[in-house]
Amino acid sequence: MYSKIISGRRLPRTFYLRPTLKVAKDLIGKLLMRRMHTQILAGRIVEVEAYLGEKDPASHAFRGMTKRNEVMFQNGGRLYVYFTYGMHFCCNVVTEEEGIGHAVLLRAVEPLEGFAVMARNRGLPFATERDKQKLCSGPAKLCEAYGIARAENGTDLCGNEIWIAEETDVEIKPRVDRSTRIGIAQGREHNWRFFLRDSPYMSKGKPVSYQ
DNA sequence: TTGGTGATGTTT
DNA sequence: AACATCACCAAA
Repeated sequence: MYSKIISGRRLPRTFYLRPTLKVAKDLIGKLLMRRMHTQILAGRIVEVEAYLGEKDPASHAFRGMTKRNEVMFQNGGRLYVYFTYGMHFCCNVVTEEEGIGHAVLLRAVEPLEGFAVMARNRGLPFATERDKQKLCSGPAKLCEAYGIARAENGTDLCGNEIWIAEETDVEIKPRVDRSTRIGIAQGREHNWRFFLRDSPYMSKGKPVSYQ
């Protein structure tokens, strides 16, 4: 069981202004936080994927800046939200300096606080302990649970609405594994997916291989 | 448990 | 035409 009280320190801007693959790996185990009215939503990030802009044919920024992906080119520490498959939103953490179109897709979160609100956002009238594993186990599912949509595109993660924190009272370093990315047709040779080893809160997509 | 498919709008 | 997805159903 977890503590109901989440104590964490908000990550500073400098966390995001580093090489994207390092940021991606270091995001595993961090806390995705959102304030909704008086409620706090919190979840542990257990699965991410790095997208490396012009070096990466799978990245939205591969062909340069457009209206849709302009947030990816801002300086690190913002949220890039996009709409896909006609019905889903996915969110990314923008990394590196202004002008570099890199980002890290948040793929799965382990709910820690605000479980009832997340369940309601997912369209469940109520949710059991069992449902918890599937509540945020996918990029579109976690956006729905956190209420992240078009309006949240560009949100500064150094602000008070949505942010990422580091747990202060945990000393165990998360065991991070990596694999190829899920749901892409190009760039499949790179092991740019990072995840918390043995977490039951991950997405169900299948990677091509493990490293 | 696995695999196939439809839903649905935006981008190329 | 493809898409950084998901829920549902059928088959085994």
